[in-house]
Amino acid sequence: MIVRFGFVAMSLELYNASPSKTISYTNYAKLTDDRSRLFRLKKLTEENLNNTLRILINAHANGIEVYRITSKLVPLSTHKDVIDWDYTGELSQQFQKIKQYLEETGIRISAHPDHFTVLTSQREEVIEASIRDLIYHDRILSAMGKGSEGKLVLHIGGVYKDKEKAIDIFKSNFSALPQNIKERIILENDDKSYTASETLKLCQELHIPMVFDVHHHLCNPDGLTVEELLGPVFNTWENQSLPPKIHYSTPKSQSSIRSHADYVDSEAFYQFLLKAKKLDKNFDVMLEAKNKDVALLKLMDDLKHYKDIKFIRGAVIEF
DNA sequence: ACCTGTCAAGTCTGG
DNA sequence: CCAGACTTGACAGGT
Repeated sequence: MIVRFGFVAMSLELYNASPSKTISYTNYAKLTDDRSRLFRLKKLTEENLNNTLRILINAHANGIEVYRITSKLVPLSTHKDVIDWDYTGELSQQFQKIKQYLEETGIRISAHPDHFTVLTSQREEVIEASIRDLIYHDRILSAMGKGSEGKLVLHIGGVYKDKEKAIDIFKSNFSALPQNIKERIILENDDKSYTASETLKLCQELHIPMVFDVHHHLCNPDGLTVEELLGPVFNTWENQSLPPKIHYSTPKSQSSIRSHADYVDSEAFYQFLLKAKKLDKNFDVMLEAKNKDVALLKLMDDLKHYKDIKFIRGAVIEF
């Protein structure tokens, strides 16, 4: 099986390469006129896109083929009281460059709207804001040349003391989404509320792929083993053009088990690989270590001690 | 140049 | 019913 590795949002190898430069709403509102506001938003977005390309180029140089773009590419993009500007049109050159580079290198990208996007909420304004956020992410992925293979990872959301009801609300909100957005959404088990088997059940019902987060499963177990879950999780990807995706990280410590450690424990990861090997299916691993690409490269280095792992490229292995 | 409190957004818990 | 935690990189204001 082939396993590819990726990292999230920013590179710690590169100097001054944040793709998430921003401005606070307070300071945005302090600017004197719309022209300077727009100028500022455009400037920041342009820098973020340039840095995204730098990160992609560096990832490619390291043999990394999987990457999660930041949700903060366009500052204040879905804020209600901020100018609605055509960022994909005005910065089409920058988007075009990224699109071309992704085509050239075959790097897989995805996005993970943060926890303010909640499809279980009963509050109308929360759903509206969530939809705005999904549309924003869809616009970005489309401008980067991605069709339905450019995925948006979501958690199921809140529980509000009644999981069944919350899941029903999720279903009805999900079914009302535009088709192109539905096709992008994939669901991930979280570390507190919705376990892997609960998430899997919903994914099976809605025919959407599931991302299995190994760390979250450790924090929020459901009695099922990784081996038991992995087969059915991978099956949710059956009709997809890209292989299943796994999230992996190591707990920071015994006492703060839910936080991400700086690096990934390679022995624990190897044990996970052994379990996945039984299915013998290709998949991608998104590492969520604090040290980002540096942690990814360190893991690759550590894995070289295991003689049964064959390295194809920097962060692509055969096992 | 460096340090620290604050930030658009939601939910949950505890007081 | 409200404040604070959660979590996290980056801004912004102060030193």
